[in-house]
Amino acid sequence: MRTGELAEAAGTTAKTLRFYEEQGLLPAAERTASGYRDYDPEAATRIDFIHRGQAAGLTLAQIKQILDIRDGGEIPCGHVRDLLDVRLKDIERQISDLVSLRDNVAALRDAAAEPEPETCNADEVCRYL
Amino acid sequence: MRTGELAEAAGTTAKTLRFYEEQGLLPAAERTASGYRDYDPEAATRIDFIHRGQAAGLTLAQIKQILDIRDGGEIPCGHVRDLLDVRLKDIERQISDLVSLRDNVAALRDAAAEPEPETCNADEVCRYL
DNA sequence: ATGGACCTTCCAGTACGGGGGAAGGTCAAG
DNA sequence: CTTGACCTTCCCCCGTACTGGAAGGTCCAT
Repeated sequence: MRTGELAEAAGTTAKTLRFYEEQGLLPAAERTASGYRDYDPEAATRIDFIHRGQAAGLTLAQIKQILDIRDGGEIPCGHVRDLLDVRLKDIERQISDLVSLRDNVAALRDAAAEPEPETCNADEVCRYL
Repeated sequence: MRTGELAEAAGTTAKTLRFYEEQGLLPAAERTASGYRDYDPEAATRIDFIHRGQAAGLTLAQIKQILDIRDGGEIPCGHVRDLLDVRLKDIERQISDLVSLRDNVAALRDAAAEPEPETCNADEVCRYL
């Protein structure tokens, strides 16, 4: 199947498929005599996997690591577990950072909710921030 | 004062100050006869304001909006409140997205904690993701 | 007068995951 | 035979907030 067909089947764009190939996430497809890429329809499952990885917040580089292990004939379970572990800790750090930020921003917004502009001086630009 | 001095006083770099000027966050400084920027030491409070805005998660573009209002002679309280309001909703959305993501990733990692590689088929790359 | 620390401008690159659009080739239908 | 939809490669662009470095000018102390 051609690039556009596979893209539609896998819920992405032809442009993105060429990008994935360039990045080593997809193997170089067969070519027709005229130079068109000719994909095995099975490639769609690989793209699905990429999408699942992205949904888990993995970067394309991390997804490629898993794919490379699998392509090397090994089973990537251990590496997947490690990546998920690291990703989980990272997400938790992001959450706690955002919760602190939310509290700070909420306090600022509450202070700014009933502004007293006359108490502001131009020097500090805005005393509510 | 010169760029480097102001940068040190305000806890940033000379390079960043030039960048801020280029982006319209700092007014173009006076120049000495030889072309060096010659800042009013008061500029440091403006940089402090930029830092406070960043600490609240505002983008430089948003901070510039506030600065522009203040520079136009108006009092930016209302706009600041609106920006903080939008920012707060955005942070809350990010937090809830991340919490969902954390739950998903945690479930995946738990499933991958005791892998059964033999139940994997190469087609789906990794059944734990 | 010379060295080093500072300043200037301009161009380029970082990470991330693509998107836009040009210039040209190909395929199938009418 | 032409039209329109698709494909190819190519290179540049998006946003975000800077950072690095080259080439050259300046300031101050020795």
